[in-house]
Amino acid sequence: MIRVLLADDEHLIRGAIASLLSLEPDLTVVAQVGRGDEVAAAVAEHRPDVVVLDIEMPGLDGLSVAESMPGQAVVILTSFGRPGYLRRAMAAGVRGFVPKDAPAEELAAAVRKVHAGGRYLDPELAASAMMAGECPLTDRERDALSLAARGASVSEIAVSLRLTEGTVRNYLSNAIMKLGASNRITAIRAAQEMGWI
Amino acid sequence: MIRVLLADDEHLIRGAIASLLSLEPDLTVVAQVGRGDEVAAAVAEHRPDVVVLDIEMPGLDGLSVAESMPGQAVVILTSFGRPGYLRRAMAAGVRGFVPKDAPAEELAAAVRKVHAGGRYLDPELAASAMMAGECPLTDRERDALSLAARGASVSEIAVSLRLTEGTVRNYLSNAIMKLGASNRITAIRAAQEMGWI
DNA sequence: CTGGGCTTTTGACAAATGTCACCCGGTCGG
DNA sequence: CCGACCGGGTGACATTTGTCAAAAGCCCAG
Repeated sequence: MIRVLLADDEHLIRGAIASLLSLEPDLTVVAQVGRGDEVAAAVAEHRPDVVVLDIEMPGLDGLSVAESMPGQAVVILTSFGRPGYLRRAMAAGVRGFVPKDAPAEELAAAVRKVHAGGRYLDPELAASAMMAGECPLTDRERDALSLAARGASVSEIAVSLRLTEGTVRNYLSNAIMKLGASNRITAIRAAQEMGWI
Repeated sequence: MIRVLLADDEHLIRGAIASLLSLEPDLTVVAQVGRGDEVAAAVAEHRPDVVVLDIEMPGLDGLSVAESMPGQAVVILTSFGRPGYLRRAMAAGVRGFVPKDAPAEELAAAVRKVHAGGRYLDPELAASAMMAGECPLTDRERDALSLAARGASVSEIAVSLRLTEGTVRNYLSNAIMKLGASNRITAIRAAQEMGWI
């Protein structure tokens, strides 16, 4: 019997996925949590074989949680298959990655594969991640753009990053150019689409 | 036995919710679809007692689907409880509205209530919708802002709406002011948060 | 019909954003 | 060592965006 811990912020979805996994005779859901920052304690208490993590969660996002527990068998389950997410998950040693629009059997299959020490990647997603490639932005450009995405103005970004306004404008301009965007808003959308910020 | 039709674009979630509803002895899921524009045909074919609709779907969004079938018992199920969504759903004659982060039993309860001719509103959400009130933007302001949200520049918006650039700037400025934002980006975020664009 | 209150429209002006050419300091190959 | 290259940082300048005061049209109550 494979013992599973389930973390997802949407209560109803969490219950629904638990019900789905419970249909499998060899899987049992031993605990459920709704916040990223509660996962560590729950893992310590219940010692699950596999942890299924949503990425979008309050407290701490699923990728950060995965990074904080190397060695733990983890399957990432996420709404949208952003190529950058997959890349980050791989870097954190995650061996299973399933988008929420995958067929229902894929999740159970992924849990079994990961429990057995193997890898499971959604084929669709793996392909698009290959296409997408690396994030073309430098660290500072990404810093500036992600603050802009939260609605900050140039002067606020400058204060946050301890830079002059001119520098910030320059980073944003570079980001806009590299992303093939025409202004800040389209640049933000493009970067979010790819999971880069 | 209450016959339910389920529409949600995320395959895995759809299966999970179906599994959850099937646990209830008096409910049965007679069909599932993954696109808004396939709902009408499926309803005609299967004649379900209640239709459970996600809002975010390709093809046609859940609210538009609900508007197109007055009289049909509908429960709206959505990821995020935007007050504007609830308002639009009520206007379309929807009698059940459940956010995805509600407790798992709420969905089955909502389906039963709606099937019996009653209403079911998530209490949390009803409260925040009361707080939020009507969208303060005029039609043209909303037009301009939603184009801006898709990344259009002032001049592009002006062409789309057949206006001069000055007028468009004025609309965006009014929207920014009414929403208590400090620039276009925060205004877009605020309006999306409330489900107004 | 008359006037008040609303949206829509406008252009002039001020402020923020985007672009450019450039400097500085590592570091990598020859 | 030297130069090419890359990322970080900067200010001056052009363009876009945001604000303001005002005018025209529309609808409704009086």
